[in-house]
Amino acid sequence: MRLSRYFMPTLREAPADAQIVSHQLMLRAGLIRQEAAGIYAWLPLGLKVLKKIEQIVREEMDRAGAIEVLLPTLQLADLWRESGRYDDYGDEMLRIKDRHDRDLLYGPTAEEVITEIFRAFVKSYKDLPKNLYNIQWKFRDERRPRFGVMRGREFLMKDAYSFDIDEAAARKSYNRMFLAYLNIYARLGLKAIPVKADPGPIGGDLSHEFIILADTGESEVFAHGDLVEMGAPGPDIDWDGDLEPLVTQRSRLYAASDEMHDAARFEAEVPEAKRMTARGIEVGHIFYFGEKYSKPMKALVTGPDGKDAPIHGGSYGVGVSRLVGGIIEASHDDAGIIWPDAVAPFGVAVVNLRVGDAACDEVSERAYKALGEFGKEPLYDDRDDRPGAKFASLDLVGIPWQLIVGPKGVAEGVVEIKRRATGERQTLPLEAALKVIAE
RNA sequence: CGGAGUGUGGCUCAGUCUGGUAGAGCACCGCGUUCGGGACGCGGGGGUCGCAGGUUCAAAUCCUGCCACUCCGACCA
Repeated sequence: MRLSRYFMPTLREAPADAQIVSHQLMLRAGLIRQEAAGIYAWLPLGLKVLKKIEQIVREEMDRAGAIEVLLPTLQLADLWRESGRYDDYGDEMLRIKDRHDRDLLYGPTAEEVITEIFRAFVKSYKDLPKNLYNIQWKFRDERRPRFGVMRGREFLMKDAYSFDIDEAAARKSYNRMFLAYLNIYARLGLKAIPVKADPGPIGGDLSHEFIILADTGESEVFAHGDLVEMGAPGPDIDWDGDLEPLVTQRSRLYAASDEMHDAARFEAEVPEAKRMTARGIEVGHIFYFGEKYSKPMKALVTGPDGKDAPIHGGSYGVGVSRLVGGIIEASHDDAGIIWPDAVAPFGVAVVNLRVGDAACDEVSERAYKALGEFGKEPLYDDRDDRPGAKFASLDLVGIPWQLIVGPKGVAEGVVEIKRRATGERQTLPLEAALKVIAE
């Protein structure tokens, strides 16, 4: 992409409305534009990042055996009356009437819809287990939206729903999601901690929140240090095998967010040297809810004994749009965003310091073309602007590499490459520089 | 929803107390000089001062109502 033809409206100063660093940087780097409280337009750069995160989430869901569907944003109120949640949900649910005066709502989540679909088609235990997921915009009319996309009213969420014959089978589905989530965050370049969450009225221990570490995060986490070092299990585990050891290896270690924290237990269970206190952001939540929806909505399957029974369900959410802010909170410096390679909107910026100079233009064009062929998604800064302005805006938007073409270097047959994350620079002949960036 | 605050060119803000010709910096347009970390000079364009009433000879400024947005609290991917 040629920057002169692109749409990347950066701001030198942060709008006064933005309080936290990710929100400020998202506005300054031209990722989003606020249209109303908690409602944002996604501009080209922001959309690219959002799509990349979405794709990583999708790939890891697929790998773990989940199947993608696309559910509507608008849902029928009658479905929610069946589950009993229509009246419970309160003012957070955006209620709408259509021209026939029918009650609709903009979905804040999709347990009812997915249960309705499931019960329409699945009748036998032989068709279980199933896990269906959906990456779709949700709306929750928060009393107080804030922090940019971290707590918007409209947000993109991946929500998966598992269906199993009994609790033991549901636990296996839960384990798959537990591990898939760790893989997602690892691929996004994040350190994530699964913490036990309030299981709610269902009880049991099958509810975890996933918190990514960021110094500016809003919640405090207390955890066993090994939990972070252990990291994600990786993609090559046997997804159909027994995942329980991998899960318990992690879930038995102490981890709690501030509201669930028990200082006495923390000190008793975790040796002093391993006690970790950090700040973080909740970016995922998984839980098992048994027959909560299948019973009232009559999502029944016939078991091996010939009797019908409600399926055991679980649901698994990832805040996709929130992750954009979360990644920035975890990865930025004074100059701007530092995108992990996996989600960067462009892989490399070709910085032509002297647009109009025949030699600089020629080398820049060559680099741009080659990097495109390597699949590095180059952004060619061909703006007729001063070097300082180019560096500042490219640092701000966080492109992982800069390949800098200046008149002095070109005269000597070299270019410079700079790594955004470390500031590390190398001066090399073009071919060698391309090789480094192409890895 | 309770409490606090803010609305003035695209952005950051001054001007409001004490009513009297709407301002600055950045951004934008033109010309020129510049050109390795957000340049400089000269010239220029752009604002129903959130909206609606009211007071007044005169309202960004005072009064009333409304709206929007932000922050603090209780809830949440």
